[in-house]
Amino acid sequence: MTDSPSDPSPKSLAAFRAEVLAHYREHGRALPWRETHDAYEVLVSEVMLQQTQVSRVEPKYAEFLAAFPDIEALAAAPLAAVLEAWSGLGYNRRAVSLKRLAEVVVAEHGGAVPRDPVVLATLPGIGKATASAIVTYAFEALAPFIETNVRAAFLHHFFADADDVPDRDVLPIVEATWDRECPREWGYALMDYGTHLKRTLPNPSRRSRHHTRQSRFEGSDRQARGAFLRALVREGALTVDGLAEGAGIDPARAERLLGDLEREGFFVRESDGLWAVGA
DNA sequence: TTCCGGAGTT
DNA sequence: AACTCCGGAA
Repeated sequence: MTDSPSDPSPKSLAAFRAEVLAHYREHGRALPWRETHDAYEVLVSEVMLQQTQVSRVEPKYAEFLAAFPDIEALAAAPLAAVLEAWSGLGYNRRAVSLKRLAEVVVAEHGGAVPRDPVVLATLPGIGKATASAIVTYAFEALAPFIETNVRAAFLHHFFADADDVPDRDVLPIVEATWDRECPREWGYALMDYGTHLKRTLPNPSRRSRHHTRQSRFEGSDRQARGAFLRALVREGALTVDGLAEGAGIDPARAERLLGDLEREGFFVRESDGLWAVGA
C-alpha cells in the first residue's frame, strides 16, 4: 500500500457515519429482500447477490421464492428445477450449493436457518461475508463484514490516496464504525453508499489488494459449462457428442468439462452413457 | 472490449 | 496466495 491510514480520529469516524446515514435517508433503496426478516428469504437474496448486481437479482428473487417458497420446498425440489430458476444469474455452483444447504438445514437443523455466523459459514456456499450479512439482515445481529460495497465506502473515505489496500487494514475501521443499535439499517446504508460511489467514481474497490480482473468469457470453460447446463436443463439428457456439438467444442474437451461438472454435483452420467442433471 | 463479484479448491 | 467460476450491461 502506498499510504497507510493514520489511525482515524473519533471525529472522522463520526463524520463518515453521518455522511453514510445522510445519503441513506435521501437515497436509500427499497428492495424486496429489505422488506422481510424471514431468514430463508434473506439467505436466498444474499447468495444471489454474492456475484450479481442488484438489477439482475431483483426479478429472479421473486421468481425463485415463488417456485421454492420455503426451505423445505427447496430441499425437496429436483436440482434441474432449481438450476432452471437460477438461469441468468451466473455462477451456477451457487444454485447447487443453495439446494444442498436447504437439504442440510432441513435434515440437521429442523428447517431453521442457524443464527450463529460460525455455523452458517460451514454450510455450502456460505462464507464469512455472507454469513455475517445473513445474521445482520435476518436477526439484527452485530456482525460487521467486508464485501465490495463496504470496501468501496471505506477505501474512498479512509484510504483516499492509498493503493493495494488489504482488508486487514480496513476491518478495524469497519468494526469501529459499525452501528450497534441498528446494524440492519447500517448495512443497507453502507450498501447504498458504496453503490453510489461506484456509480459516480472509478470503483474505489479497484484499489483493494483483493481486486482482480476476470479472464475473457468468449471461448472459456465458463461459457461451455453454461451452454451444457442450459442444454441439459432443456433437453433432460444428452450424449457427450450432442453436448459438444451444441456448444461448438470438441468432444475431448466436453468430456473433461462434464467430469468437472459431475464432481461439482451438477450432472450424473447415466447407465446408458447419457448425461443428465443430478438429483 | 471492459466491467463487476464471494466461495471453494489447491 | 492464486485460480476458477457466469452472464449481461455499458
